[in-house]
Amino acid sequence: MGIKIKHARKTELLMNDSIKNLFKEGIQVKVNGSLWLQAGGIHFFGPGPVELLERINETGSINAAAKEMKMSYKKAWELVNTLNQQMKAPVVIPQTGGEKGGGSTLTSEAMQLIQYHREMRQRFAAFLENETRLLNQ
Amino acid sequence: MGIKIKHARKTELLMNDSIKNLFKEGIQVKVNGSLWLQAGGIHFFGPGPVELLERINETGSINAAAKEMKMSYKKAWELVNTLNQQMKAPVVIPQTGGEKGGGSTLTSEAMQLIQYHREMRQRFAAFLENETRLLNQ
DNA sequence: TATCGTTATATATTTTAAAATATAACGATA
DNA sequence: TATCGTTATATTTTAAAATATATAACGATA
Repeated sequence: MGIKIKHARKTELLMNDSIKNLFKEGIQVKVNGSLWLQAGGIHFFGPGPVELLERINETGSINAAAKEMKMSYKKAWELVNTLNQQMKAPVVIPQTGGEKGGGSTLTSEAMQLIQYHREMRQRFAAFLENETRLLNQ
Repeated sequence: MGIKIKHARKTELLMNDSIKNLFKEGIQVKVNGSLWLQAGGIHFFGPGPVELLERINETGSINAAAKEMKMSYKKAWELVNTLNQQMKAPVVIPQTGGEKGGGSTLTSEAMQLIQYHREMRQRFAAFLENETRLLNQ
């Protein structure tokens, strides 16, 4: 068969104008993104779990933390459970029954994780701001 | 009512051991993430659309590009359409009918976008590698 | 020992997203 | 003018994810 190359002809990059000019005027374009830790291909510590841990620490309860985030208890518990299994030692210590029916507290390891994630998030925020600046310059 | 503070007692960060030691031994933890451009809260240029554009440029067809990515034509067309509407000028020029039934070609603006995204991805990859290094040090 | 709200778990339901299917219009070419 | 594969679009079907509901176990406290 004959070779038709009309549509195979590729467009190539020639000039290098400002990227900003490609977008419609008036709309503000920014670079955004998401970060997470993964082990063996599995995400296990993104923005959701971090916030959940922070709220568990504040409320003393998985249930209360989930409600604050409008997350189902089931999902919250699964996040906690997955996280506990990935770490050398549990980061959330649950107590079923007892005063107020029970509750959950964080270990110091959880606090270290949270703190580390905060610092990482700050560096990422700086990266994103720089990229947005580059985009709009 | 009386104030019960047992569960409200918050765990606080005391020492600052290596984060690496928090994870089970043997599992390799790395920092990963995703980047995209957004305008007015709408993601409109992430990894998916970029790859789609690259493949449209190579195949000359939205349909063929979608098949290569195992993406439905509908989704591919919607990505292209959204992208075209966000830009000052269309980045994909479709032709319905004609030789081989039609096809699509990229504008030079599309090529600039692709090139920009490649460079941004490289910077992001470096950022992620550095974060992974910090995590494991 | 009865009460309480929480943890832990299973199951059912709803919602959402994705994929599959169908069909018309299109225009260069033979 | 008939053919072709693509674009463009609507509709249906399927799959996945999220949510809702239900229930038992738990243990400090009154």
